[in-house]
Amino acid sequence: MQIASWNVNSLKVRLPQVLDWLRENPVDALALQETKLKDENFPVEALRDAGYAAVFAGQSAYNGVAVLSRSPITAVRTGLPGFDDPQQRVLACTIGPLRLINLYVPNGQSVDSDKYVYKLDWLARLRDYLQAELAEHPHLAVVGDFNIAPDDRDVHDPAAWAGQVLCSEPERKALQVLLDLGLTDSLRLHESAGGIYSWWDYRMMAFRRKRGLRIDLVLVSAALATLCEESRIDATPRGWERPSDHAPVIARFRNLS
DNA sequence: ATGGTCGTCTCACGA
Repeated sequence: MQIASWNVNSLKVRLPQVLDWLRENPVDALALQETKLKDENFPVEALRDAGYAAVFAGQSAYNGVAVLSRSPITAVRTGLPGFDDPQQRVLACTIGPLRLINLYVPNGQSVDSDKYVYKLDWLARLRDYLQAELAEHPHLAVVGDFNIAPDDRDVHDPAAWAGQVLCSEPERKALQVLLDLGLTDSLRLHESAGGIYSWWDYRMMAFRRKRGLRIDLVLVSAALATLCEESRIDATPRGWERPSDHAPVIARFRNLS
């Protein structure tokens, strides 16, 4: 089984690229973030024609998450329990033996912003949710745009980014609290090198200059980690015409149909 | 040089 996650920064704009990418990379499931679509505008038919069922939780202009799957999707839940938030950032579902949680973690804007306070509060609530989901689902993958670079290997210029949003200690500690529940950053199961990025700012030709961050992650439970054969980032679509600022991340599991 | 570029409900804001 192969799964992927991609912050598309508007599915309306990026739908042709998603369809092109799926033709080349026919993953079993694809989690999308920043769809920026109301549910009534979600391109259900185009994706069905491409062989994918879809579940989605969207809103106008901002946020929005979706999961596409070649096999049926069940047990769908949106949002964080006990947190009545209009921002659509969380979508959990079951696909065969896999429990998948798709996240668009708040960006936080800057460490002195009230959005940063919201981000850390949101991550604390997420911890409790993931703890409950892990207790119920041994084969759990938590994927998405975490808006946190786990460590300095994941940052093109750690000195410039030190203490900044996406790299600050409180954010990294909040991510570590999630990992301490029994989750593993799947890319690090197979790769210890730095310089592997999933996001490049649109400005200053950051992609061409290889100035990126790795903030899009596939976290896996212990049982899933033993089955994980591969975890990588496909930077190709970032080089396409009119790209998303994020690249898709992919993980493959054996003995998981 | 405190900018730069995207996408959106576009002359403002979020990323």
